[in-house]
Order: sequence, then structure tokens, then C-alpha cells
Amino acid sequence: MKDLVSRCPIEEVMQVISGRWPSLLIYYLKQGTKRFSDLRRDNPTISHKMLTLELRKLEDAGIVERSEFEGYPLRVEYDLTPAGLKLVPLLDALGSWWDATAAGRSQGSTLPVEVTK
Amino acid sequence: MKDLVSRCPIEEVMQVISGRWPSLLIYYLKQGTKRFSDLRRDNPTISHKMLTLELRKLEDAGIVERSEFEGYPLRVEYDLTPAGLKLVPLLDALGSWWDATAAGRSQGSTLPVEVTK
DNA sequence: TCGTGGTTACAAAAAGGTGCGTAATTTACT
DNA sequence: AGTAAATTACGCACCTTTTTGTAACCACGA
Repeated sequence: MKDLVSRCPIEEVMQVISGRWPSLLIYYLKQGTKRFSDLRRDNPTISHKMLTLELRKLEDAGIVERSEFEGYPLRVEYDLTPAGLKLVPLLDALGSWWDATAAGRSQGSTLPVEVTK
Repeated sequence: MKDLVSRCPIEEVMQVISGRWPSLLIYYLKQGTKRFSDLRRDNPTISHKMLTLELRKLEDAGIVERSEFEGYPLRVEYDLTPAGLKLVPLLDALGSWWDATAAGRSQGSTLPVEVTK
């Protein structure tokens, strides 16, 4: 994995929230504190490996906070940080944008736009 | 290549704007009309193949419009659609969010914040 | 021959899945 | 009482799948 640190903040956010899982995990975490096994139940198709990797990434990005409690069975809780909470409406805005532009996209095939000079 | 069409709009947008290139391409396209070769110059590290694939994806998503002009050396122009233009401020907001939360992130492991004697 | 905007086939790289091991304690069974 | 199994949140090794890069090819006309 290349830690290509770009000068562009948008590129950097994208490195974190890109992919299938981040938005889903944020979605479930905004419902409140979740444990590892909760998140696996919320999203049955993620593997435990992926879940740990993604959570670690979100943690490093300051979106998610991980709290480990002593004792056995080991208990770990995940929450959105204040920064993570502020991210939520931005993702929602993307979702709304997608819905709002659905009309232009709904009918699959390309319309014959022949722009001739 | 599973076209796992989800019920969640955020998941769907993410399938389109995720990855290294979409945000960059949108960034350059918001500067105005670009040709294929312009975009390759703007972003020298994208491969020929990736550029065509990503442009196609953005086109299918209704973010980018492709205009083909007949003639000599074939000329093709790319522009943001109105929907694509509306997406720009949302991406910018993500960038601002990233910058605003920069403080909470560890900036560089080289910083010896707490030295234990 | 070069440059344009593509496509295709093959190879390399990255991402992701599977299953095993780990901890200390409780419960379940013999 | 002794043993076994389950529990939680992972790490690690191995293997498969997906993505991306590389290079070659195509068409056309200057």
C-alpha cells in the first residue's frame, strides 16, 4: 500500500473514505457505539480481516475512536469521533446528490449524441 | 466485476467516485473542456487504459460528457455535466473537512511528542 | 511516420477471503 | 474434579480474485 501523500486534501480524504466499506461503517457507527462483532453483524459480508483493516484506517484518519477494555473476553468499542460526526452530513450530501441526478442516469444506454462541427 | 447495486445512494456514489482518479479528473475538468491528451498531461501517472476506463465510468454516472468530433486526428472533448458541476462543491467540502480535522491526525511519525525519560 | 483516442491480450500488483492461533475466563458436560 | 468448548478481537500465512500496467494494434489523414 502506497502512502502516497498528496498535496491535495480531496485526494487524501478519498484515500480514506474510498471503497466499499468506509461509508457503510460510518453509517452504522453513527447509530451509536458498536463493538467489533456488532459491526460484523451489521454487515455480514465483510471479512474480519477487512473489518480490522478498515477500522484501523478510519481510526488513523481520526474518524473512528477505538476503546479497549480490559478483561476477558476482550471488549473493544468503536465510536465516531467528533470529526467523524461532522463527516456524516457530507456523505449524506453526496447521497442526495446521487439521488437528485438519478434522472439523467436511469436509462442505461448512451443516447446518440453526435456533435459534429 | 459485480455490479452490486445497493439500495443506499451513498454506497452507489462511492462506487463511482472512489479511487485515485475520479476526484482528480473532476478537478481538472472543472477548469474547463479537456481533451483526452490534456487529461493525460494534467495527470502524467495515469495510464492510457485507466484514463479511458475512468472517463467511461464518470460518463456512465452522468458526471462527465463526452463529445466526439469527426475529423482528421480524431478529436474528443470532455466536460463536466451540470450534475458534475454540482458535485464539485461537495468534494471541496470533503477537502475542507479533511483540512479542518488535520489537527486530530498524527502528522508524521517523526514527531516525538512525548519522550519518556 | 506521427499523433489522436481507442481496444485488446497478457502480466504484474494489489486487494480481499479463509482458516488457524491467541488470550483468560466462564459455562457445559462427564 | 477434570476436561472441553465457547467467547472476543484480532494477527498471520496462504491463496484467490480483482484491478491496474504494459505493450501492441487499429483507423485516419497531414
